[in-house]
Amino acid sequence: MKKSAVASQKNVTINDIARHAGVSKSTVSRVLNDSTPVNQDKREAVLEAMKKMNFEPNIFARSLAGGQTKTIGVLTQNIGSPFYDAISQGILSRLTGTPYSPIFADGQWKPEVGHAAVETLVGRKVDGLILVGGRMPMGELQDLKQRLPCIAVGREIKEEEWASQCVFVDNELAAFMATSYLIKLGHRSIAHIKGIEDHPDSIRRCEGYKRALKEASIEVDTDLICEGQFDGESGVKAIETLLTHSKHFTAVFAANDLTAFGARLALYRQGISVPEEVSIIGFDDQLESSFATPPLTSVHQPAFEMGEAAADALVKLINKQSYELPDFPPELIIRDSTQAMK
Amino acid sequence: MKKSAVASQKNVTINDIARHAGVSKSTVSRVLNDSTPVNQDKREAVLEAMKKMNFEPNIFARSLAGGQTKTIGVLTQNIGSPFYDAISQGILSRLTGTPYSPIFADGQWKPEVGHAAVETLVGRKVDGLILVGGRMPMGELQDLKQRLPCIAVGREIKEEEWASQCVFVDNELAAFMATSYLIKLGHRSIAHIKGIEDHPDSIRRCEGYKRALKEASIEVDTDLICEGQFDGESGVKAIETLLTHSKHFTAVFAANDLTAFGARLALYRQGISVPEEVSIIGFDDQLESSFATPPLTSVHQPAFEMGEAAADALVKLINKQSYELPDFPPELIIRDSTQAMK
DNA sequence: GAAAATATTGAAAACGGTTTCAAATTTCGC
DNA sequence: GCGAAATTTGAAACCGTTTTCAATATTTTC
Repeated sequence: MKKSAVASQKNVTINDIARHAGVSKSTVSRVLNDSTPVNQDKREAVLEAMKKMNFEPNIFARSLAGGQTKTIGVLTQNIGSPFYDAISQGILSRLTGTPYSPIFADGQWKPEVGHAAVETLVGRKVDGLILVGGRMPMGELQDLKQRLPCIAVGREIKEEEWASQCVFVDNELAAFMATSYLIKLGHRSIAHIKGIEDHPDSIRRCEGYKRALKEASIEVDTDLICEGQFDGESGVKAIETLLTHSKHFTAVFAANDLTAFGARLALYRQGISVPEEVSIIGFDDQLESSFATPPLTSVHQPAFEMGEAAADALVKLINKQSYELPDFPPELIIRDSTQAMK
Repeated sequence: MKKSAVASQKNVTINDIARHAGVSKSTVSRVLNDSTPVNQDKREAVLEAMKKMNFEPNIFARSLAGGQTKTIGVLTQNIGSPFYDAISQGILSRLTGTPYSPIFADGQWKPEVGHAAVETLVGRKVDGLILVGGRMPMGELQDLKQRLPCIAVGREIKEEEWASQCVFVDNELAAFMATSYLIKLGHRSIAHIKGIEDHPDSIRRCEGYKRALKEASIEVDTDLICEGQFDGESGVKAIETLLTHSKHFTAVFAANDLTAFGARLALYRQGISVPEEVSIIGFDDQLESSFATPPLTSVHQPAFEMGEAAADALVKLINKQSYELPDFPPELIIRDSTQAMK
C-alpha cells in the first residue's frame, strides 16, 4: 500500500530545530530572518538542522507575529481583455516556484470595488501589491505606496516617484507610430475607432493618432473619430456609421484588436476588401491577430513579459534589493491588413 | 487635510469585543463560529459589539489556531487559453465581495509543478481547492478529495464520486453535435484538426467526431484527421498538408477556435472561400469568433459561468451547505462559416 | 425537593513565530 | 590589564484566535 504522497508529517517548528541545534528559538528566528547577526557556528548548526528536518516556517504564525506573509496581492480589473489576462498570467507564472503566492482580487473597473479589494488584500497582510491596469486616482496611489511596496503594470503613471514602479507601453507613442505608418503608406483619410470613453489608454491612443496627423499636416477630421468600447461590436458600428454617412476613408486605426476585427468584419460584409481598399491596424497584437484574415497589423504589447517583469520587480522591492525595470517600447507588427495606397 | 482613507485604526480584537459585551473571549469565539450554543442575550450583545466596533477576525490568528482561512486555492494550467482564462475570471469574479479570497497557482500542465503547487496551496491552509483543467491522475485526485473540499472545472471526471464536484461540458457530445451538423449540411469529407496529443479534451473531441461519422455510416478516413496543438499554426499546417496531398474535403472541424482561425487563414491564402467551398467549425466560441471573417460557427462553452458555478459550489461545500451544480450542455452556435453543400 | 443530567460559560493552554529587554560574552581603547 | 563599548544570546512577552477542561447555572427526573 503506497503511502499517501502528502502524508501529514506533523509540522516541524522553530522549537524543534532550536532543540536540535542547541540554541534558543530566538536565535533560530534570527537566522531565519537575517535580522540580527548570529555566530557563524550556530548559524550553520541551525541551517543544517533546518535542512535536515525539512523545516518550513508557518506563514500564519509568522504573519501573526508581524513578519512577512510571502503573499502578493494582485489587483486586476476584470474585463476579460486578453491584454490584462496575459499580464496576470505573466505574474502568476513568474511567482510559481518562488516562496511567494499571489492573491488575486478584482476591481471590476469600479472605484468602490477596487477600493474594497485593496482593503481585503491589505487585511490579508500581503507583502506587496501589483496593480494591473485600473484608474485609481493619484492620491490613493500615493497613499498606497506609503503603506506597502507597489508596482503598477499596464498603466501609465507619469509622476516621477512612480517611474521605477511602473511597467507600461507608451500608448501615445504607440498610436503615433501606428498612425504614422499608415500615413507613410500614403493614407490621408484615416479613421480612428476609440476605446472606452474615459479609459486612460483610449485617451492616450487617440492623442497619438491626432499628433501623427498633425505632424503630417493632415487636418484632424472629427467625423473620422468614432466612439468605441474596446469590443468587436464597436468596430462594426463604427464602420457602418462611416459608410452610412459616406465618409471617405482608406485606413482605420482601431483602439484594440478586437475592435479591428469588428471593423474588418463590417467591411467584409460590404464587400470592401482589406487591405486592397482599406488598411486596418489594431492594438495589442493578441494571439488571434496573426491568424485573422488577413493577418492583422497591430501594435505589440508584450503583456506576458510585462507581468513577469512586474512580479520580479515587486519581489526585489519587497526584499529591498535593487532592480531594474526593462523598457517595453511599443513595436508595430506589420502583417497583411495594411497596404500602400495605389 | 483629508485623513487617509485607509487609516490604520489599530485592529479590534476578540478581546475588545469581549470586554465590550461583558463576556469572555471564548464566548465571542463561539458566536463567531457557531460552534457551541450561546445564550440569546449574550449572543446578541456580542453581535452588537462586533457590529459597532467593526470587528474583523484576524485570519492569521484564526488559521494558526486551526480555524478557517477564508482562502480558496485555484490550480490553473497556464496556457493562455481563452477557455481556461475565462474560467479563472469567473471564479475570481464570483469570489469578489465574499469573505473568500482566491490564491492562484499554476501547474503549467506539468505533473511535478502541479503537485508542488497543490502542496503550496495546502500549506497555506486553503479552505478548499478548485482545479481548473489539468490532468492529475485519478489516484491523486482521490487523495486530494479526502484532504479538503475540491471542485474540478473544465475537466471531465467520470467517476461517480466526482459527479457532484465537477463542472464541464461533455466534449464528446459537443464534438458529435458539431460534426453531425456538418453532416446534416451534406458534407461527407470532413477533416478534423486535433488538439494537443494526450490532452483529455482533444481525445474526447476526436471521439465525438468519429462517432458522428460512424453513426452516419461515413467511413473514418484517418488521412483527414490531422495532428494539432490547439494553436493557430496547427490549423495552417493541417490545411496545407491536406492541400499538398490533394486530399478532398469540404468541411473542417477544428479542436478549438484558434486552430479554426489558422485553418481559415490557410484556405484564404489559397483562395479557397469559406463557407462557399469549405465549411469550418471551431470549439470554445471565444469572443473573437463572432467577429472573424466570416463569423465562426463554434461550440459554445460558457467558461465564465462555469467558473462562477465552481466557485459557488466550493463555498457551499466548505460550509457544508447543499448545492446543485447547473448543467452546462454544449451548444452549437451557428454563424457564417458553415454552409450546406450545393 | 434533592440528585442527576444538561446547558452555558470562563480560564488557560495551545498554535508557531517575532521582538524587546537584559544578561553574558567579546572586543577595544589607552 | 581594566573599564567601556559592542556583539551575541536567551527568556519571556506578545500577536489574535480556537479549543479543552472544569466550573457554574439551569433543567429534568423521580
